[in-house]
Amino acid sequence: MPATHAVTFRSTAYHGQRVAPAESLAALDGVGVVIGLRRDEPLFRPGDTAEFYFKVLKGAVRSCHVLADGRRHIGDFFMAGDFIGLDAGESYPFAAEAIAKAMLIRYSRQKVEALAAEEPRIGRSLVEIMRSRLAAARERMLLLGHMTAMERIASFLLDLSARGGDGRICLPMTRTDIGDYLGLTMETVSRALSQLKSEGTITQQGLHEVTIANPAALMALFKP
Amino acid sequence: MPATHAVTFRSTAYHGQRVAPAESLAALDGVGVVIGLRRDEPLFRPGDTAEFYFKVLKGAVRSCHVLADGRRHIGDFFMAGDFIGLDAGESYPFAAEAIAKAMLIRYSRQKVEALAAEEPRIGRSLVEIMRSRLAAARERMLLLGHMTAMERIASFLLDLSARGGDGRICLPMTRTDIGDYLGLTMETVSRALSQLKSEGTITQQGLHEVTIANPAALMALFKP
DNA sequence: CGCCCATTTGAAAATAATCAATGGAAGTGG
DNA sequence: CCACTTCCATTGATTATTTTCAAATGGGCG
Repeated sequence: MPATHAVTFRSTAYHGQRVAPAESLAALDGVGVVIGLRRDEPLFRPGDTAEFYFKVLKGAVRSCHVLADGRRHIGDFFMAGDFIGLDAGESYPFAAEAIAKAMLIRYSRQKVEALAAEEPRIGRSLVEIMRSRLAAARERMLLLGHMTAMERIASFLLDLSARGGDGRICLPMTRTDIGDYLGLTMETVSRALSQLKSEGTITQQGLHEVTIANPAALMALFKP
Repeated sequence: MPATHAVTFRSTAYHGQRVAPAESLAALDGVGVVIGLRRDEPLFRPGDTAEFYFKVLKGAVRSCHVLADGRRHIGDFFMAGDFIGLDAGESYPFAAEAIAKAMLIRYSRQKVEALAAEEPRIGRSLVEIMRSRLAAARERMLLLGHMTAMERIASFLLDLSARGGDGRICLPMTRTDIGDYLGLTMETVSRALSQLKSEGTITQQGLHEVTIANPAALMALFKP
C-alpha cells in the first residue's frame, strides 16, 4: 500500500491549539488495514474489546452514548486525520458510527503498545495526544456548563472551520447530531443557524455546507 | 522524611471506576517537598510554567477558569490523594486554589519525566492516569450537556461519596463552587439540596457535611 | 419523478437564571 | 471571650432561555 495514509497526521484536538504532529507515530504506517463504512454503520459498540485503534481517512465518524431514557450524547466527531480509540481501556466505553460514507485505517492496538514499550518516543506521543484531548475536553466542559446556545454554535462553527482549513465548512452530520454534541435540541440548533444566516454572519450552500461570512462576528460571540 | 506520603496513592478518577493504583509511581516518593496553603491561596495561576506536579495530602483544591465576562468554571475538585498538573503542557491552563487549609507534596516535573523516559512503567502509569481522567471528562461532558439540575447534584453527591469512603460526605467548597463545577447557579444548587433534604434522601450535619440517607433514591436520579 | 426524512418555523410549557430579601455561620478585632 | 461584621446559604417571586409539541416546507435519495 502506498503512502496514502502516511501523509497527513493531524492531532485530534478539537478546540484549542493543535499539538505538533506526532512524527514518531509515523512508525505505525504500514501496519494498518483499510476499511470502509456505509452511513450509520457501526465501527464498534460500547463494551467491545478495544482491539484496534483507527484513523479516519475520508468521511466522518461520531462517538455516542445512549442513556437509559433515550437521551443521546455525542462525545466527538472524528474527521479525516483524527484518531479513534487511543484513549480506550480494555473495552470501548462508547459506540462509534459513520456519519457519512467513510474510510478508515485499522491498527492493531497490541502492535502499537508493543512499539510504545520499546520505543519511548511513541509512548510520549501517546501522552501528548492524550494531553491535547484532555485540554479539548476541559474546554468542552466549560462550553457545556457555562455557554449559551448561540455561544455553543459559534464555538462549534469556529472549531470546524479551524479543522477544515479554508472558509467552507462541511457539516456531514444532522442537526440532531449537532444538538446531541452541544447539549441542545435540534430545534435550538436550527434556530441559532437561522439567526446567524439572517444576520449575515454565515451563508449556506446546501444543508451540509456553510461559509463564515463574518468571522469577527462569530468570534465576538465566543469569548473564552 | 518518613513514608507519610507513600501510603495512599489513589487514582484521580472522578466519576467512573477507579483504576488500579499506579504502584510504579511509588518511585516518586522521596523526591517531593511538602507545602501548605491557606484558604483561597493560589497554588498556581493560569499561564505559570508547569514546573511541578502536586499531590494533595490534606484539605481540598479547586482548578478554575474565569471567562472575560466574569463567569467562572471549576474544572475539578482535588481531594486528599489526588494529583494535580499531570496533564499540563508547557504551562498550566488554569488556576488552582485551596478551598480550605491544605497540604500538598510538590514534585519536580523534570525529575518525573526523566524517570518516565528511562522507566517505561512510569510512562505507562501516566498514560493510565490520563486515560482515567479522560473517561471522567467524558462522563462529565455527558452530565453537563444532558442532565437536569437534580441529576447533576445526585451525581455529584454519589461521586463524592464514592471517593470519600463512608457515608459521611464532606463538602468543603461553597454552594457557588459547586454551581460553577456543575454548570448551575448557587441558588439552584441550594434548592436541589433542600429538596433532597425534605424528601429524606440526605441529611445535613452542618453546612459542610451531609450523609446519604437513601442511596437508592439518589441512584435512581442518576442514570447513565 | 416522487416519496421520505430532515429541517425550518411557530406557539406553549418547563426548567433554571436572575433579582431580592432574610437568616445564619464563620471569622475579626477589640 | 464576646460582639461585630462580613460572607454564605436559604427561600421567594419574577424573568428568560431553552425545551417540548406541532405543523409545514424542502432537499436528497432511491
